[in-house]
Amino acid sequence: MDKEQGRAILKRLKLKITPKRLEVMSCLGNEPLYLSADEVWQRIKLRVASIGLPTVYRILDELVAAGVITRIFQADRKQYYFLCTNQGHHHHFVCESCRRVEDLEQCVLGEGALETVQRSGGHVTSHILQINGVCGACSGPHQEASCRTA
Amino acid sequence: MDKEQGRAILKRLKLKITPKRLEVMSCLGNEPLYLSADEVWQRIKLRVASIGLPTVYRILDELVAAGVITRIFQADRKQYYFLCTNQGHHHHFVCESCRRVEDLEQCVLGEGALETVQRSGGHVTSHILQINGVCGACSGPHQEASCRTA
DNA sequence: GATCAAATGAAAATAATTTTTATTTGTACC
DNA sequence: GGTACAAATAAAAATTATTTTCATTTGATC
Repeated sequence: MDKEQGRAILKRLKLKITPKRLEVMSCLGNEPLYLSADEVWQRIKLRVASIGLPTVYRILDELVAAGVITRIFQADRKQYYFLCTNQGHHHHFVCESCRRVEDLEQCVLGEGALETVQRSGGHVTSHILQINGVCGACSGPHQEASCRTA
Repeated sequence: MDKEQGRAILKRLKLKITPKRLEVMSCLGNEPLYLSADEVWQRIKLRVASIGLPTVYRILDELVAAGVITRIFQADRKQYYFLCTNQGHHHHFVCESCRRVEDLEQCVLGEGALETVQRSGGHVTSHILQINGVCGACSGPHQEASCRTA
């Protein structure tokens, strides 16, 4: 993700094109791992003169609301974020070892679930689907170099 | 869920059978809605002489780790909990309006996702799947009585 | 370039959650 | 039923993530 792509996204969302927003998008967009708000902040601080953590939170919230970035769910009760350029509806595989996020080609949500809900008169508005595991690189014989202990 | 069922669960988990643990299980087990740790605490305080919020958190953590209760994911960055007696692998439909949680009969996770991961040498350890929407009661013509504004 | 709403910084506040340590309580064993 | 000991809990304080507030700055539009 380069600045031009970031600009285009902000323009589409009718958000002002500011250096901070471009940096947050660039940071997440060039990172194959999911990051916390604090981690995004730490990385951006090195490149942008001055940016506050609340601004990072605000930008992340906007981008999540707009569907540009995705929340990653972890048991540690912190929020994590990931940006992927794949714009179609899809879900993610998340490596427990190295934090890498990979796209799953298709939405694996079957018909059964939706039918059950609809039969009882309700309707579905969204769903959360995240596959956790250990990626190929971390499972392999030489995993020492690429892994971190969570 | 009655006390006997709670006792059996704790015995199976090799946890001591204490009044607080039984109350937490009874509270969540007789509640068709998901609750926050604080909400569980508020309800239990009325029935148990003295219980601290940290104890509620500890018990909830134990029960989540043991797979007895499930976390419900919400955008408000708080943790919610739900206990269902259905012990098989399954997932939930969560009503955005009334907080009701309903079991989905089958796991709707298809083969596609797992194959993708396995092809690249990784393996899957767990998955998160939650369907959000509005339940039949809250969608119906007389929804006023049963709904709450989130 | 001027205008104005939107965006941001900085500091403080909030709220959820966790840690610590002393005390209490179940359980296993007698 | 009584005892010993590990496990569980209370209470208070600490920690940490996140949000709010308000004054200031900045980007978009004209």
